[in-house]
Amino acid sequence: MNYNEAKLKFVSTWGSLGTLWGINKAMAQIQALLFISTKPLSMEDIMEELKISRGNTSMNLRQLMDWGIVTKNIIPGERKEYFTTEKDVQELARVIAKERSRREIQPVIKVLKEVSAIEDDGTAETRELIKQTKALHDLTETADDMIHKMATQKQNWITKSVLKFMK
Amino acid sequence: MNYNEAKLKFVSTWGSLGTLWGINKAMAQIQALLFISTKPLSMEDIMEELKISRGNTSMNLRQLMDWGIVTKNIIPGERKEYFTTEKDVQELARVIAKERSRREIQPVIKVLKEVSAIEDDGTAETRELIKQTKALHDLTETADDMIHKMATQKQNWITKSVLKFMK
DNA sequence: ACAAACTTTCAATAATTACTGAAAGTTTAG
DNA sequence: CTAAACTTTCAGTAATTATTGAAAGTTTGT
Repeated sequence: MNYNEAKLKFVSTWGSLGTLWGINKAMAQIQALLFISTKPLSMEDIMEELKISRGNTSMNLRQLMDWGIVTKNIIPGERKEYFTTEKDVQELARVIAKERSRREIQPVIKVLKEVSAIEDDGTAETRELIKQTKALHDLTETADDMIHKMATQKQNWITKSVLKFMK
Repeated sequence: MNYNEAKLKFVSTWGSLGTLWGINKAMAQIQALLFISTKPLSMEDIMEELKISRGNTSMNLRQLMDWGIVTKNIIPGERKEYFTTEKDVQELARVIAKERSRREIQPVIKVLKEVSAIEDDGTAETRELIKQTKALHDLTETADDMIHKMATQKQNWITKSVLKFMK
C-alpha cells in the first residue's frame, strides 16, 4: 500500500465512522483530510481531494467549526481562507465527547427526569414506568458525568492507569 | 403529565436517541416499549402501540434479538410469540457497548493498523499520515479496551468510585 | 393431511438526509 | 466606488434509509 492508497483508505474509513460520533460522511472526511495534512487546506483543495461541491464543503466546514475542531486560518497576503483541524487526538476526543453530551445526552436526561417524576397512581404500569426511567436517568446522568470529567481533565484520561484501575 | 403522556414521551425520546447507540428509530422504540412494560408483549401489541406495520415490527424485533437485548418468550398454550427485553440498565449498557465495539470499532482499528503500517518513504506527507493514524489507532484501541473491560465486568462499572477516581 | 394462526420476506414506496450548483452575499485591493 | 476573488445560502435533486403490505413460509391442533 502506497501513500495515496493509504490516504484514501483512511479518509473513507474515517468518513464511514462518522455515524459513531454523530456527524455525516462528508464532515468526517473533511476532518480526516485535514488531520493528516501537513499544511492548512483551502476550500478548493478539499473540494478537489474529496470530489465534493463547493456548497457541501462550505456547509460542512462550518459545522466542523461549530463543533470546535476545525479552525479558519487567514494567511497574510492571501485572499483564500485556509483550514486546519485539532491535531492532538486526546484533545479531539475531549471536544467530541463534550459536544455530543451537550447536543444529545443532556436533552434526554431532561426528558427522563420529567417522565420519571410523574405522580405514582399506584398501578403496576405507572410504577414500572417510574422505576425504569429513573434507572435510565441515573445511568445516563452518571455516564454523562464521566464524560464531563474526562472532557475537562487536563491530563490524559485514556491511560493505562484507568485500565489498570478497572481490573 | 399522566401515564399515557409520559409513556409516549419516553418512547419517542428514546427512539430519537437511537442514533446515539447506532440503531434505528423503530428498533429503539420497540425496546423502549418493552422496557417499561409490566408483561411480555406480542407483535400485535407492539404494532398497535407504535402504529407500525407487521413487517417492520418483525424485522426490528429480529434485530433486537440479534443484538441480544430482546428475548422471545413462548407462553405454553398460546400460539403467539411474546417478547421481553433486558430490564437491568447496567446489563443493557454492557451488551450495547460490546456490540457496538464488535460491529464498528474493531473494523476501524484494523484499517488504522494497516494504514499506519505503510512504508515510510521519508516525505513529510507520509510521515504525518503514519504519525496521525498511529495516534488514532492507539486512542481507539485503548478506548475499545476500556469498553471491553466495562462490558465483561460483573459488578457495576458506572459507580461513584469510578467518578471519584477520575477527580 | 389440512387449515387456521401466526411469522417472515421482500419488492415497491415513502420519508429522510445529503449534495449540487448557481445566484446572492461579502471582503479586499486599487 | 468598483471589480475581482472569494464564501455562503438555499431550492431543487439525488442518494440513502426506513416502512409498508401482501404473498410466501412455518407451526400447531385436529
